Amino acid sequence: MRQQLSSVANSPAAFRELCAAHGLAVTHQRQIIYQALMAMHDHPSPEAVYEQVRAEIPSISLATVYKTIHTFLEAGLIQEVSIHHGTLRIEANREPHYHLICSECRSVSDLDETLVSPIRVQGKLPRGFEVRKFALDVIGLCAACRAKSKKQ
Amino acid sequence: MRQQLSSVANSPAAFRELCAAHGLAVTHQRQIIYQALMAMHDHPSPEAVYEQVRAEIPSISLATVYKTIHTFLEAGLIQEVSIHHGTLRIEANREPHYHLICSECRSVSDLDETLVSPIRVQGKLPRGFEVRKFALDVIGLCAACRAKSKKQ
DNA sequence: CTAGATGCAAACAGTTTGCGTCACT
DNA sequence: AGTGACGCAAACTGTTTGCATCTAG
Repeated sequence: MRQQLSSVANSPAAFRELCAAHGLAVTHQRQIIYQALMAMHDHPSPEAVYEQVRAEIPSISLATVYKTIHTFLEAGLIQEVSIHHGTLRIEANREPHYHLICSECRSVSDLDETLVSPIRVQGKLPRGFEVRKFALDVIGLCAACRAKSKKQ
Repeated sequence: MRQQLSSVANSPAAFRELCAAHGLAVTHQRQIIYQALMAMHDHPSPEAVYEQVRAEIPSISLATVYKTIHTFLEAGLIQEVSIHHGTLRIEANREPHYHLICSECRSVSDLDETLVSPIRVQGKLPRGFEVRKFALDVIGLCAACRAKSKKQ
C-alpha cells in the first residue's frame, strides 16, 4: 500500500518518480504546484497556493489548483490539516471530551476524556505558548463503513 | 470566569436563567433553538439546526439561526466541534505529527509526536470501530496573542 | 492518437450583512 | 421608549462543474 521511493528531494526528477509511483501524469502545473507546496512550510489554503503558483505560471487557473490539490490528497502526496474543514458543526456537550470520527462517512461521536490516556506535552513548545486545551480526534472506520469496504 | 448555575435542566426557566447569567435577551427563537440543540445529540450543522427549528417556528430565518449560534458560541453555551471549520488547509509534512493552534490568530504549527505522551484508548469504543490514527490539536495562545490580550 | 489535464465561466453551498420592522427589558 | 433581535434579500467566499481546448503518454 505504501510506496518506498528512492528519493524524497524536491527535484523535477523526484517529482516524476513520485508521479510514476502513483500513476499520475506529469504536467508543468503539477510540478510547480508541488514545488510550491514543498517550499511553503506553513499550512496553506488553496487560495494561498494559487497566489504562490501564479508567480511561476501567471495563467494558471484556480480550478486547476483545486483539482491538483485533490489529486495530490488522494495520492497521499499531501495531507489535510484537519478532517473537519467545511461546514461549521456545533455541539451542546459542554463537558470536556474528545471525538471519534469515521474517515469514510465523516460521522462524529463523543468520546469521554477518561477513555484516553492522559495527554501531556513533554517537550519544549514555542516560547510563550500557553496551552489551554487538547482537541483529540480518534480517526478510523466505523463498523458500517468497515463492512462496506470489505465487501468490495 | 465560569458561571455556576443552579439548574442545567432543559426547561424554559433554566434557559431564562442561563440567558440572565450571560446577559442575553430571552426570545422565543433563542429558546426554541436552544431546546433543539439540547435535543440533538449529534453534531449538527447550522442548516440541520434550522431544519429542526422550523418544525416549531416555520417562519424563522436561516440568518437568525446563524446569528443565534454565534451568540451562543460567544457566550459558551455551545461549542464548535472543531476549530478548523472553514477553508481547506493542506500540508506537505507527511510524517505523523500533531498541531499547535493559537485560538486567537488561528495560526497552526507542527508539533512532533514525540513531544506528547503516547496516546492510548483504554476504554470501550463503539463495537467494530477500527482506529487508524489520532489527530491532536494543542490549543492555546501564542506568545504574540498573549501579549496583545494582556495589554487590554 | 487518445485519455486525461487545463482554463474559463457559470453554478453552488455555506455564511454574512444591511436594513426596515418588531419585541424584550 | 430604546436597544437590540428578527426576517428578508442581496452580497460574499470558498469550492465545484461543464465544456472546449490542449498536452502527456
